[in-house]
Amino acid sequence: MVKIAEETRFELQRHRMLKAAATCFNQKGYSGTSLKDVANHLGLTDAALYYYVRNKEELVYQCYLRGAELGKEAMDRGRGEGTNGFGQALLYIRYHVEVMVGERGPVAIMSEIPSLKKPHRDEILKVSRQHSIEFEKVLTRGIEDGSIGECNVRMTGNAIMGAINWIPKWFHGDAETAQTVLAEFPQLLTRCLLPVGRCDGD
Amino acid sequence: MVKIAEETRFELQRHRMLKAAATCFNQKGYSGTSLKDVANHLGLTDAALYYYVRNKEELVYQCYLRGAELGKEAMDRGRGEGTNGFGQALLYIRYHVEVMVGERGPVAIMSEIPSLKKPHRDEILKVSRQHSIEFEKVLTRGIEDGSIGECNVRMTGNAIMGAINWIPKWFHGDAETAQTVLAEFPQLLTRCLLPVGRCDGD
DNA sequence: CAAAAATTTTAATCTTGATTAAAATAATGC
DNA sequence: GCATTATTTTAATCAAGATTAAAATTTTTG
Repeated sequence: MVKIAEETRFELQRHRMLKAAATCFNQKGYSGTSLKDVANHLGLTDAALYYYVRNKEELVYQCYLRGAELGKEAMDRGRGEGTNGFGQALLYIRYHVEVMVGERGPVAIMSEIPSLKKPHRDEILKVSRQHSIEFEKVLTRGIEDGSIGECNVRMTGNAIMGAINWIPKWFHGDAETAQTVLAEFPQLLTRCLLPVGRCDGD
Repeated sequence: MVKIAEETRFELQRHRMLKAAATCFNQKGYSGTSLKDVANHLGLTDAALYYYVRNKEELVYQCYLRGAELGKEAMDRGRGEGTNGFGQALLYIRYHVEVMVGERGPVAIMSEIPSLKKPHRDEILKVSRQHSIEFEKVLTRGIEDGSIGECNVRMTGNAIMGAINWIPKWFHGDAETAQTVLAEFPQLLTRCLLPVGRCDGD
């Protein structure tokens, strides 16, 4: 008989665990992170984690799933609030960056997808691909409504998402930098979407 | 008595090993890659790798070092050949992307830097930071000579390098895509450097 | 071709951290 | 407060893959 209150407690603790795990994975790498490291962050014993997760593989999976959900949420908000393709892209990027550097993070870099077990791997890959597709739709819409310049949406999507997904590599949690990132990144990344004439450079 | 011919043979094999390792790490993740996997790529036995490398940690280190060297080479070429800041940035990006998708690659994503032993980790971090600094210098020069628009060079550098470093996440070696990447990425990424008026978006 | 050096394999061992089961503790419902 | 359920710990065990040493093979040299 699981009561609401207990479900909440469980979920709270599980959520703390996922954030701790993401922190560890980003800071110490996957192989450098033992379950004990994650548990220590929570003031627990490694064995306690098995109450929340079947094994380490599932911990990684849940971490990644959480990251994917946060990304999707940012995408949904951006698409919902933007009034044209460019606006949707800008807002999505803003919200996603907010997640990456804000209190809701950290989000674990998905470097170990290939070593997930097939069902988990398939699910993460599916949701990642879907995310890319959604973003490409936004870009396509922007091109059609004229708010975004002609471009290869696949490559543009890859580039922008790469820049976002890489953030945990160099951002280490100080609030000041977070402000800078939030102020600069969305504008920066959407500049390459502007419908200005091309320039062949030097 | 190590003769030139043997040094070459050793170096050739070692180099093949590093490429095989980078391939495995990118495809299967770090934890999903055993020394046996890498050895299999070379038609060797796992134990044979120990002739080239003290242990797995050093294999990762050498992989990363090689990636860093290729990046530096691209930077040097770009800086040497470009005639202004924008040109240097564009050429650097072109050369680096060329490495990422071309025959000289693959380059392993550096997801396990934190689990390297301190001396190795320090060296990789040092060379990575130096790389960032060099790129920021290029951007600064471009801003000064007017070829690049005002921007936060730190963030701009982070964004562009993130997009490049993320390439192995979605590029899986087919020649056709490689062509597309080469054709699109440099132009795409340098668009956000153009000295056009800002746009506050939607 | 014979000797020496270089490279690889075979066949163990070793290590580390994941995992498990049972016991202990804490929280909750009545 | 007691019984029940939820959560955590203690104390082992386990497994997988890294590592090693010695032997075998291949390559090079003279």
